[in-house]
Amino acid sequence: MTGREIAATLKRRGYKLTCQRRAIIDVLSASGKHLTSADIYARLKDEHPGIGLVTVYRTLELLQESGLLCEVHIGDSCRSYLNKKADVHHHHLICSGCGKVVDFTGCELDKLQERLAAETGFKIDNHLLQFMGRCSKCLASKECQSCQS
Amino acid sequence: MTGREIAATLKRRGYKLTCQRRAIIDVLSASGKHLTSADIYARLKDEHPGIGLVTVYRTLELLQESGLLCEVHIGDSCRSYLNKKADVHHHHLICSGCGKVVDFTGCELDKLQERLAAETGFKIDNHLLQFMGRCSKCLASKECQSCQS
DNA sequence: CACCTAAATGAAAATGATTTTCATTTATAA
DNA sequence: TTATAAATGAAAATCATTTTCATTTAGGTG
Ligand SMILES: [Zn+2]
Ligand SMILES: [Zn+2]
Ligand SMILES: [Zn+2]
Ligand SMILES: [Zn+2]
Repeated sequence: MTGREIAATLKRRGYKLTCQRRAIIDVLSASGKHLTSADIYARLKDEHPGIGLVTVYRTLELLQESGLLCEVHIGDSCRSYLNKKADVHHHHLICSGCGKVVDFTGCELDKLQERLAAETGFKIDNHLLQFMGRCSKCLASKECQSCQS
Repeated sequence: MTGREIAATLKRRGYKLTCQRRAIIDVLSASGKHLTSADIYARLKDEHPGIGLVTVYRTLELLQESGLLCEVHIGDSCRSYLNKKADVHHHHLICSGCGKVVDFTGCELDKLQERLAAETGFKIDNHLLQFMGRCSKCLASKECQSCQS
C-alpha cells in the first residue's frame, strides 16, 4: 500500500493524518525489514526527534487495527511490524540474520484447512505461516558464516 | 512424550529431576491448552504452593532448549507453551476461545519451501504454521456465539 | 546410610517493554 | 479564524522477564 492509500484509509476511518503518523508510515515503507516499536523509534530520531516512543506504540496499534500493516512472529520478540505492500492474502519469508522480509502468495492451505475443520469440528478462520532462513546477502557475509552456517 | 521420556531426557542431559520440574511437566501434560508461565504458576498454586514463578520460567527455558515442548504464537502474548506429544514434525490448530490445541501432521510445505528458496536465494531452515479458530465446544457455548460467532 | 558438591531454588531487586495518566498541542471542519 | 475533539509527549504506573544471591537439595560417592 502506498502512503497515499494509507492516508486515505486513515481519513476514511476518521483518524487525523498527523506528521508523526506520516513519519512512522514512511519508516515502515522505506524498510524491507520487520521492525519493533523501538526500531522505528530509533530510525525516527534523525529526521524527527521529538516524536515520542508512546506515539510509535499508539500509531502501530492504530495501523494494525486498520489492517494497514503486517505482523511478524520471531522467537522472543513477538511484536515486530512490516509495511503491507498490498491487501491480498500473503505470507512472509524472513531472514534471521538481517531481518529482511520477502512476501509471497500462493500458500494453498485451504484444502488442509478444510480437512482439519472436518476432522476436528473447529471453525477455522485464519492461519499463520512464515518461513525462516537466511537471505543470500547474509549467507555470503563472513560473520554469518562463522556464527551459524 | 510421556513424563517418563521427559525425565529420561533431562537425566541424559545432566539435569536434575526436581519435584518442581516434575510438577511443571505434569501441569503441561495434563492440559490440552497452551499455557503461559503465569498460567502454569497459577495452576501449581493448589498442589505446590511454594514453587516460585522464577522456577517456572527457568524450567520452561530448560524444557524448550531440550526440545521437550512446543511454543505457540498468539496475538499479543507471544510466549505460551504446550506439551509436545511426540517428536515428529507437526503443527497446531488453536481455539481462540478456550486455548485448546490440536496437533496435526502433514503440512506438506516442502515444495513451497523449495520454490521460495529457489526464487529468493534464501536458505530456508524452518517454518511456522498455525491454524486459528474455535473448537466445537466454544462454538456451542452461548457466550462465544454472542461475542464473535 | 551419611556426606559432598554442583545444580537448583526462592525472594527480592533490577531490567525492559508496554500502557496509563494528564496537561498541552494540533488537524480539521465549520 | 475559531472551536473542538483527537493526538501528542513526559512522566508515572504496570506487567513480564531476568538477575542476583543466600539457602536448599538431588544424586553421586565412599
Ligand atoms: Zn539477511
Ligand atoms: Zn495463507
Ligand atoms: Zn475452545
Ligand atoms: Zn510443517
